[in-house]
Amino acid sequence: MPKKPAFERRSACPLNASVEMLGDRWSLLILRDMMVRGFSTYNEFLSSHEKIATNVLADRLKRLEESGIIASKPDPSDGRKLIYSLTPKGIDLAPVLAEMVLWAARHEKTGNQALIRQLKSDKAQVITHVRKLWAEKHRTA
Amino acid sequence: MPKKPAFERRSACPLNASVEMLGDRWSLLILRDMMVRGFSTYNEFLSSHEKIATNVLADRLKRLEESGIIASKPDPSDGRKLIYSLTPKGIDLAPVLAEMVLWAARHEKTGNQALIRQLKSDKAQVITHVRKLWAEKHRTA
DNA sequence: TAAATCACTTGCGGAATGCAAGTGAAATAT
DNA sequence: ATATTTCACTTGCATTCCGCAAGTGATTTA
Repeated sequence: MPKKPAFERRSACPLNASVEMLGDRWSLLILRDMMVRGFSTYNEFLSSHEKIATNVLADRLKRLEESGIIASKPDPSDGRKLIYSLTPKGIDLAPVLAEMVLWAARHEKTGNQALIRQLKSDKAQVITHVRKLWAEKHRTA
Repeated sequence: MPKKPAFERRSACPLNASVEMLGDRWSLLILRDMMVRGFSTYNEFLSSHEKIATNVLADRLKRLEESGIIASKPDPSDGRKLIYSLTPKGIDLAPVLAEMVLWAARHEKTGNQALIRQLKSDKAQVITHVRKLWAEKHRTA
């Protein structure tokens, strides 16, 4: 018998797939912290300015991992810690994040003007930078 | 006295602003229906394959309008109908939607291969097309 | 050996969601 | 003119999700 999928999407639309994986108030912020701030542990994510609740953070990390967007492995130098990292699928979200940042910067009053200036002047280069950064992390990790 | 803002963002981060306006399971799908399917009324949105609940749809339309992403006006030829349209701010979300569609298409099994092929071959042109379509709608509306 | 730190889990009240049914105004059919 | 249908919503209710505070067990540091 053919194996049934573990869950059903509401539709086959690719945008719906994205929304089901990322459409909530926290997932993209966690990915932002990984991409632009280089965060990789539970406590680092907790320290972010938006103050995610501990149970919600645990849940989002689990979901992102189940979606194949991030991966986790124990820290070899500290058995209590887990190191979360972006998978290639997660790194591939850089253009989505970049466009969302640029859109908000265009239409809302926001901070982080440094990043915005960088994105405006060369979006492609910023994205390449994220890719390189995480390629290195994977090698040394 | 300086007027207090009607609500507070969790942070000044531009990505957080985007997530607060669009980070839920329905808002982006409504915008997709407007952009790629040309939908403009409550019943059209209801007819979408993902089956949004009526109260949630009413709430999301209200929020999107409050955020300045869409606008509404009564249909001159039918007093019961409201016609929803994308504002320039809303049209400006086309690159965000495009990147989300491309990401999902790259990493998930999805439908709507026609749109994906179009986006892959010329993303900029598809976005220009959306702009032109809605510029016309605004003129004739 | 005791205290801190790590990544969580649990319990609880309130908010958001999904579903079914209802509402009132305007349009259409008879 | 009246009845029915269509339109954009509201309302009520059960379930799920969320934020917050507190606790847990494993590991590490003092």
